[in-house]
Amino acid sequence: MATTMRDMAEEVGIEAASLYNHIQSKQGLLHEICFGMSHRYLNNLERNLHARRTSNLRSVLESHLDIILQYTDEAAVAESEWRHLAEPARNDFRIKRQNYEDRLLGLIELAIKQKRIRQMEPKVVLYTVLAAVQWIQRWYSERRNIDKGILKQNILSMIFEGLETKGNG
Amino acid sequence: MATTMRDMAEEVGIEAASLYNHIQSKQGLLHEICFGMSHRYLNNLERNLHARRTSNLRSVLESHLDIILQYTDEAAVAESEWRHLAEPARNDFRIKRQNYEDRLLGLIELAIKQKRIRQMEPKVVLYTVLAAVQWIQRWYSERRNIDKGILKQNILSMIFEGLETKGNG
DNA sequence: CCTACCGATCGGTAGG
DNA sequence: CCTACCGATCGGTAGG
Repeated sequence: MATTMRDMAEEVGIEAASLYNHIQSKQGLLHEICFGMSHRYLNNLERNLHARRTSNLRSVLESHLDIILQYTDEAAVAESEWRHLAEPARNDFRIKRQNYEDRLLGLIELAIKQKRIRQMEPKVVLYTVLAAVQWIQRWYSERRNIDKGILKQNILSMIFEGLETKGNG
Repeated sequence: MATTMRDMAEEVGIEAASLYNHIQSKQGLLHEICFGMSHRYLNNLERNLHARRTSNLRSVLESHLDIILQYTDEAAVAESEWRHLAEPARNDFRIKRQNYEDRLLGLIELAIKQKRIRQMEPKVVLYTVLAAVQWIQRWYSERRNIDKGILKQNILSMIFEGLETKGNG
């Protein structure tokens, strides 16, 4: 895993061995972070599906962005390190993640059928949309100088309305 | 680094020590992959800037996608592992990457000024656009069943025209 | 919270 | 291409 116990110890100014007074194990900490994040994403989806009858991809993605902006570091760790979870946790996590993606895919397919979004390969839409919201957790920690409101608004606008000006002629 | 010499040896069916008959060192291999990729991206940009006078963000991104689709595995390694380059290579790489991003940012800022793309925070546009083309190198190796042409077309269309249907009323 | 230390695993070398 | 092995570093424990 990218960050060693000695890295973490140095960051808080103690010896590596002393970290074990605060956490059970490195695996335990990773487990907490990963499942904490997948719980937040799935809860958000659940809440959205119950709040409105025509479930709205845009509002799910907006809440997804809120979660990432609130838990940026944890989101980054979960995304880059979940593969190092020990079995069976790793498989549990994969299933939860797959479930989230499958349900987003369902929303996309429905929106295409209802012609609310254009005719495209649903999986390409899914991964592009996820990438568009998830770059924050990889890069934003180094560039926190962009206002969160503008960030959210611009990303959602790019996803749904695209880059190009419309009434150009 | 994520992949050990013993992993790589197993993949090709020899002992770890025997790999050193084919490569100089693990660092040397990483160096080759990372700088090979940044060379391709920068060359592509150079070619595009000279080919047309109004430099076209769309054509640069299309060629960027072509490179990723042709060198998917190398692109994935460079993106996820360049931080493990030893200095001064790591800093050299960072400078090349920064240069590429800065020049893309320049294209975006120009297009906004010329009202060819909508008024948005240029850096948010840059990172969203890069994320939209780069998810392939993280995920496509597991999902190669999507046609490359459709993939390219859909991603570029999402970036520039967005998801939503336009003439809906 | 520390020092001292463990077995496992890493990238890499020697010698054939 | 192999066996045998190296020093360094990892996550973690013992004992205080």
